[in-house]
Amino acid sequence: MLTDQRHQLIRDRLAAEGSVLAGELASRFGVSEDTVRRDLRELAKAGECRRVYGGAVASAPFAAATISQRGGHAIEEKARLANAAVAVLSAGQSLFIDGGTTNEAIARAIPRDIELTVATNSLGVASVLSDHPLVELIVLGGRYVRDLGTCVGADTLAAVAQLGADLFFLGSCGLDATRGVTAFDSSEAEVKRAMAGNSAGILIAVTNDKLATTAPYRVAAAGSISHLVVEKTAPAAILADFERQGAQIHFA
Amino acid sequence: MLTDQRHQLIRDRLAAEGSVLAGELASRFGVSEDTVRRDLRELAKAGECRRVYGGAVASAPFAAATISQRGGHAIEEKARLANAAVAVLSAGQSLFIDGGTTNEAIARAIPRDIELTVATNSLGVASVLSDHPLVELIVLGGRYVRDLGTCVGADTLAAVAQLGADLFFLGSCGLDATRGVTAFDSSEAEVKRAMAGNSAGILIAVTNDKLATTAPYRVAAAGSISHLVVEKTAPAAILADFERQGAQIHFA
DNA sequence: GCAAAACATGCAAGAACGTGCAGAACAAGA
DNA sequence: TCTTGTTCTGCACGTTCTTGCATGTTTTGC
Repeated sequence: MLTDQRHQLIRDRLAAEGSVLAGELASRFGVSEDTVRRDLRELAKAGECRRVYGGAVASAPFAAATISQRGGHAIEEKARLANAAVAVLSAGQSLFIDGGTTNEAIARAIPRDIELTVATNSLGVASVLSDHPLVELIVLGGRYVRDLGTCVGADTLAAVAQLGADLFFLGSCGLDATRGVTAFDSSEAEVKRAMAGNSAGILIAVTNDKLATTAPYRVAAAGSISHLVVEKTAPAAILADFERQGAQIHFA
Repeated sequence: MLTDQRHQLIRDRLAAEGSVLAGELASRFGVSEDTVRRDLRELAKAGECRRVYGGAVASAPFAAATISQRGGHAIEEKARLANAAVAVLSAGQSLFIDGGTTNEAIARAIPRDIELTVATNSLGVASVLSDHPLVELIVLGGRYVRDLGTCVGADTLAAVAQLGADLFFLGSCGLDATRGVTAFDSSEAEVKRAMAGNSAGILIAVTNDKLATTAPYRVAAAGSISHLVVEKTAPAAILADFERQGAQIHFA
């Protein structure tokens, strides 16, 4: 049996059942467990599964499933948020848009007949806007981080530094009325800070589960948020805190 | 038995079973394993299968089938070119890849188990490589040009200037043995020139209709091409001109 | 805390591989 | 018919890859 065939069979089994056992595969293929372990190690290195004690579990499909479930459930809500968010746009504005699924939804919600200048470090947002005929698109390059779907690093910061925007669509992070906007990744936070610093206003669109959460890295003070787009069911008390600090609240 | 007959039988077997074993084919055809290995090597070079230890597995047809639904008729030929082009890659190399549908096909043909560093100004190439787990992806940002599908301009040039690559996959342009590589757009040519200047080698993959054509803006001399990937039916006279100037010819 | 299972690593044998070379088969031309 | 050149093929050689085993380490279950 070819090594490649073993790999493919393992892939199939992972896709079908979500997990495999090293010992079982060894007896099924008629090879030693060491060989199976080597196979699993290679597949794991290629990102096609995650190695666990005793075997391996599917990574990409499983992750995709959870994302699509999460996205699938909230996707309608995110589309509503996105429509409310793009309502604040006016023709001729320039925007920063960074990463996150909410921002991709916003990019999709941007009408095709509005003239805008958009700078983004998100491949997803760039792809969506790449065929909007009236959008002048500026891609903020740099080191691409798979988990974030965005570019970060010195090159990205340098590109941001040369630009200014009327509005910054700040995506997917922690949001708290006292700690302000926070992010989970240091490099990501750097870029967001740079964008925030070069923008006249900041817009954040969040689902309820993001309200009143925090992450390690500070991005911007709560007082610098100019537009906050939330679900209709968002807790009024929390919104009042943001409103008191100058944010304009928009209900989706 | 004729060589061509063997090739056809191997093709049939690949199509029917998805994989073949070198030893088994040798005894079936009554030839030495060396001869079978030679056959498989040629078929792999032509993109009709993928060589693995112990034999070969079918490669292109399935992927090409889904792609060709979306694209035109040249898609299949481009996939063959792409498979031949990625054959020159070795692990650990760093690449520049610019725009064009051929380069997107090449990006798709890059195997998922090879470690590479890739810098590209093409949104399409970046999207394809964004989920290759072992590819370190650097996005070369700048002003996005819809017609080209790439970023160009001062920002892009500055980003290219900070990088170097072992190989530059130069896409979609005019190609002539005396005028060298030429492009249709001034800004595009600038970026290509910068990439060419910072690369140790240049690879160009072209369909026959691009051979012996020219465009207004010069990109690189014919002598700077290190690898030229062409269709099997490419005119030998033209290829000889390039070969005389140092290019290594690869047939898809 | 202990034993068993699972694991990673190094190693050696064997299989598969690529390359260079020489002979055989074949076609083209004198 | 003979010569010449080309292509195909098999063999020899050194190299690379895979695999199973031995060894020592880590994890798990009790």
